[in-house]
Amino acid sequence: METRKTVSIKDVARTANVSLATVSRVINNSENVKPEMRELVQNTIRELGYSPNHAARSLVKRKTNCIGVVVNNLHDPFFYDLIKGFEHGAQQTKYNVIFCSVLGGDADSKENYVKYLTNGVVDGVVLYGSYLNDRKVLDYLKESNHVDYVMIENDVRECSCNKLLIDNYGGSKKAVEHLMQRGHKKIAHICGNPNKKVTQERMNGYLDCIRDAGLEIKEGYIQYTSTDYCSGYDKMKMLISLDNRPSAVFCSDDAIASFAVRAVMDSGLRVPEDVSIIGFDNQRILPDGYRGPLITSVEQPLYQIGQDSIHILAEQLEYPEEAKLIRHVYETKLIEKETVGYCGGI
Amino acid sequence: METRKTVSIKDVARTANVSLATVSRVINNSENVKPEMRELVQNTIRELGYSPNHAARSLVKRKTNCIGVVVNNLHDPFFYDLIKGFEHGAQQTKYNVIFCSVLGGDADSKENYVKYLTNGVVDGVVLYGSYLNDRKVLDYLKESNHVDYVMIENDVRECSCNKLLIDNYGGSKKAVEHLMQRGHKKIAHICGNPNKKVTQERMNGYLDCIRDAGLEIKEGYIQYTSTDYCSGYDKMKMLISLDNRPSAVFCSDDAIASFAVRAVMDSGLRVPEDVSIIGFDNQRILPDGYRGPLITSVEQPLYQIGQDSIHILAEQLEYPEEAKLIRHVYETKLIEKETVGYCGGI
DNA sequence: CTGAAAGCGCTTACAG
DNA sequence: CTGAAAGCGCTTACAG
Repeated sequence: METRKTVSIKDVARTANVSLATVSRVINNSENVKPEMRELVQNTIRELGYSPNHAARSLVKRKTNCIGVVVNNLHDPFFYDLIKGFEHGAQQTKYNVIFCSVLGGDADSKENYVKYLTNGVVDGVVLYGSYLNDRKVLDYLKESNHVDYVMIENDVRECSCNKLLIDNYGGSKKAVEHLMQRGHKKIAHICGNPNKKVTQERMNGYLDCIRDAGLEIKEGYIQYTSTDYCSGYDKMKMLISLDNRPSAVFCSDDAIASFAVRAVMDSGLRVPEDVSIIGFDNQRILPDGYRGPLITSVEQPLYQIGQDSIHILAEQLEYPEEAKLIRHVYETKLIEKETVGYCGGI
Repeated sequence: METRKTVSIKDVARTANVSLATVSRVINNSENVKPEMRELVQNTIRELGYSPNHAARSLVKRKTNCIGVVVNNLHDPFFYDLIKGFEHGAQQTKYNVIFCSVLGGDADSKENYVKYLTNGVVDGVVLYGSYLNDRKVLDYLKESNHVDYVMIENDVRECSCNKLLIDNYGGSKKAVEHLMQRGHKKIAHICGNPNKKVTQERMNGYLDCIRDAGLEIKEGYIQYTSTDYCSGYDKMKMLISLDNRPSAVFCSDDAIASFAVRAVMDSGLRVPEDVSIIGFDNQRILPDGYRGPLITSVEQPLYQIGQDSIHILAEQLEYPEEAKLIRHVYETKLIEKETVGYCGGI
């Protein structure tokens, strides 16, 4: 490759025969510059193809005008609405938004990205996810008071920061109540990654709802998936093979639910006639192998949350004096589709 | 919010009663530091909760150890495999990878992000996309020789940079030939966004293939979708309503194809018995409303391309002397699924 | 092995 | 309106 040589503000100043300060002023649209000066400088900037160095500028201004977003597994179609929210939020502010993705639930990698971002590359970060082993990251963030951040889905008490939360507990109650209203009494649960707080919350909603109704959770009615969504398939097969087969299954998320539906269909049973299934997320994008009915689900306003998170950060960065920590719990909404039917059985 | 105060290398040096240079040396794992010094410094770093400022460091080292990825509409499920490739590629190098998303085909926004990235925030950038109006961005990139980059899907001749290309022309020939092998003679085409090079290439493959076979492209057989995938639905309806209805349709991508299949089914016709449909991308994630058969498609190795792009950049940044510009055209592969049948008609 | 000093590319009081 | 100078937080020859 050719030799690297960047043109700096010095080159512009020398060529235009003005001081560094003057060049800086025209770059920053400062008022106090004589028109002819301004034009002269602008011309040489153009000639030389100069662009200001972002790192240098943010070093002295202590401001990067950027916001960083850190998530696990950016490729996951789950993020469709959330990313859209971030994108539109970004478009509506002057902040550049950059995304970092951490594979799996790798806490070290997450910490690495957060440290990187928070030390001179962004002014604020939004952190999505509720992996329980992200604790180290949060401890770090707690200490570093020079950066604003908002946490989505994570409600660590000791952390005083902006929190956007989702009423997973209530949402999962809505799901189970919906099943009960349709006459279901034998309701099982396939839950997600046990290392996430959401999983616990949704589980708790299920448990409490069942107990409050005086129903029984039969042997084998609670199935844990491993980290892979696909294992929802096997877990559903387990449930089907039970002597006391459930008439309805609440799945911790729609990815799991979609595999559960497949398992039912592959077993020669029908959804919802033989088994009702309800999910969580109202994820409207699924693997193309899915041929089942549309999944009844609990929706969380991810687009809104993504957009809000950027707006909140932008606002607080702009007006730090007026900034108040925000803690908001978003409500969920049951979306009836095609996978829940009335219980014909006992 | 509290007052912001970052702890800098100076604070560490003062507290530990050593020079800046020494602190710098232990941060950078330089060998020439006495063990007791090193420990002393490491302790005070821990006590003070110090992390080096990335902007300052990269300013002096002229190296950021980061790679930036710029795409349009990161939320699009199309990117599933590509993002996975980027993520795994990143994991395999020491480079941090950050993603920037440009909404729609907004060239200004893309230029903004590219300028931002290339001026002190990353060492290299990978640019995905073939929007024709990205020209300005490419012109800019051409001038700035202080950054390595790889372009995916864009083959601007004047641009001497790494190029990872896909044989869209050949792939689309494969698609149309497959249809002809199944006896189809009345083959229509629904093409994508006309502002992308891929659209042109796939169109050309279609045209040449049809002509080489001595077939005729009937009135109305070529339909342009607007920027929205959904318009594939309406365009397919158009094709169905034609007096001389085509027996097969080649769609520029699977997103369009999925809407085309829906249109056929909603018209009371069957896929592939009445109309065969073939797509491009082998996108395995679709909107949940899709109930049709699995879409026969032309696959491009997006995961591989994503991973390769990061590797190539990392390699060139590491060993600039040995760096040679890479230009690679990836082959496509026909994936037979369920939407192409034998032509029963004339 | 350690430190003083120069410098990376900018911005911003301060003086004129 | 313009410029000289200090400084943002680091690293790295250079001297010792």
